[in-house]
Amino acid sequence: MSKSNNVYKDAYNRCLRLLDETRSLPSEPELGALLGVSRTTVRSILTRMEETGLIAWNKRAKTVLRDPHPDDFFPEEETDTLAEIIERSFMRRLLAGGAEAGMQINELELAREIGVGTTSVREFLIRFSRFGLIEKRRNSHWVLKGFTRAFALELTEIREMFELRSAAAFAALPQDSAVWADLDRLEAEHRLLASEIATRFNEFSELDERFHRLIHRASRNRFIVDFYDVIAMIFHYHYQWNKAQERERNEVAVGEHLAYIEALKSRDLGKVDAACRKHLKSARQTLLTSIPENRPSQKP
Amino acid sequence: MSKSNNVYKDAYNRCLRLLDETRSLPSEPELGALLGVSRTTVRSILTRMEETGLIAWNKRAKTVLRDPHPDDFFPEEETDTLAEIIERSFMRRLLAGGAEAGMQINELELAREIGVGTTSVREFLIRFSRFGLIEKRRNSHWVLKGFTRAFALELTEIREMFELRSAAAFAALPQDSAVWADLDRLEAEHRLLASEIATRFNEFSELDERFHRLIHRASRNRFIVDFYDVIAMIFHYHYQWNKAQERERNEVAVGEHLAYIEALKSRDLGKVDAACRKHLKSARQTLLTSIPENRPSQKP
DNA sequence: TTAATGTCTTTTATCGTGAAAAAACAGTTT
DNA sequence: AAACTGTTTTTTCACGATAAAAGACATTAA
Repeated sequence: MSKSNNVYKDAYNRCLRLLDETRSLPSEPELGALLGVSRTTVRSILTRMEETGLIAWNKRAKTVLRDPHPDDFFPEEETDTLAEIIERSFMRRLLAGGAEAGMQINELELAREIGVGTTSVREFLIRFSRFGLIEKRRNSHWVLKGFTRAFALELTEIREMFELRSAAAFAALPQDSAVWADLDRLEAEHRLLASEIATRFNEFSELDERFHRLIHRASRNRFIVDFYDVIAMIFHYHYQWNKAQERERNEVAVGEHLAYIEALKSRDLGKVDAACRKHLKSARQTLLTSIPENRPSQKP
Repeated sequence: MSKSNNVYKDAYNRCLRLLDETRSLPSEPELGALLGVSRTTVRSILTRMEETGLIAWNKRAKTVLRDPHPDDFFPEEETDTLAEIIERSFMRRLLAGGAEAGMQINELELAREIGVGTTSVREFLIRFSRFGLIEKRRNSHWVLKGFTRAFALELTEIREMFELRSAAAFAALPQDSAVWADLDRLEAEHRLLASEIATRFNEFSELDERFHRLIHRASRNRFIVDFYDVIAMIFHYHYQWNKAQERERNEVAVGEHLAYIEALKSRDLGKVDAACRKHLKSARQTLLTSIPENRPSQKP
């Protein structure tokens, strides 16, 4: 088995959902654009839909014959990218097992354990290395630097530097910029979430990311924008393992976001700075308290 | 041919240079540490040195029999890493040919042109992507973002943010820190270079990098330290293609460095800030003037 | 008994290969 | 002619295989 057809399967599933809404499908190029795949994949999808009696397909005519049944869908786990699979496995090991700083990472072992080729693992590790958690020894193994207090502090130091600058840039954006509408929309979502926080508190992390990415984009600096990938990755996994007081924490954060949004809308740089600082401080605090005390530690 | 033995060849050449200085070689582990390779490679080296009559080797005794001859050395080009070869080829194309922003990069074509496997090219591109000059389209080609004015501005914006902070951290380091000795040594090298600038101006770029890396290291932040790789890479190639007024530019820069060093040694934060700003401003200017005017440009 | 050498095993680096997916080309339909 | 469908070519992605290099183990010398 050399390459999984997850692109096809995922697009197929998404296409099934389209069937509910319409009586006939659009042209092949249009469908491709809609699903974000090539025509080749679109045609594979249509072929199967015809075979399973979901549609009648003759050239331009693609008529929906019946509603999709639950078992028309490919299983969720078959739609994941190899990269996603590797990342999940790797992070699980990193967070669960005794991932001591200084530990060495073995490509071959990792590949065998996950059941994939070494090339994919290598490529993953190279991509992952930009997060600053691992480091390569030339012609030899990778070294785990560990998710330590030091890491969290270094990460948040940069985050604060970048976000303060981005927030200031944001507030200075002209009134007719499209971001203000985006901000209004995000504000509404925040208010809604705040009012239903008791039941929907776990939806905060996704909103959080969208909000901060919007702000960072105002910097118009690719390095700042890209750096948010590091933060997002860390917080993504952080949310998964640190469930203590999740509701309370998120409730506070939503409040801080709303104050932050208010400050941005006031376009008063002093207020923006203060609101941003306040929120970042509590975000850092949350992250830090979730990290166990300093392990034996490693040499610099 | 699946893997070149450049590690062996490079270590062999370096080992030849050791023969000049001594009458007998140290133990295998010691040699390995000295050359930065494993014992396996050390033994290959020793084996060949015995075969070519350079040494007599019997267990612990490794006596030098004759001085190495120029053609005992492996050719320079055989000692390069594949990654270096690919990077050079890639950068040559990028700087020489019409590398318009938006252009797409073809892994297969690149691999064929350089004469290497696709895997190596892929890995190179993934590593290279952190420089912000290329971007991947999922399941498809890479896109060249171009070495534009915008890129240079974004890069220098971060550089200035990071270096100002690092410089302040540097100045705040305790008197007994080892960095002050490093700084003194660099100062001496600068003074020497300044006095012989007419003939040695092209040695500045290497000194420049060592100086700025020393400062960045004071931040004790891996993201700041790592970011210097981006700057170093850009300046490395920049020095190669922009030879206009090289002597003058470098002379000015050496002067700025000396003022900067003076400021650091004074430990007066105001002076440090001023000297750092001044130097970074002229560095940015140099970089910017070397970039041709805005090409047609791309959408954000 | 410590530190080296000799030998064997494991891992990394790189290629060629083949299926999945994209992209290009050619022919049709409206 | 513009936009679509049918077909072919090219490229990306991922694997297994193999030489180079590292590392582990066993043995021997000091």
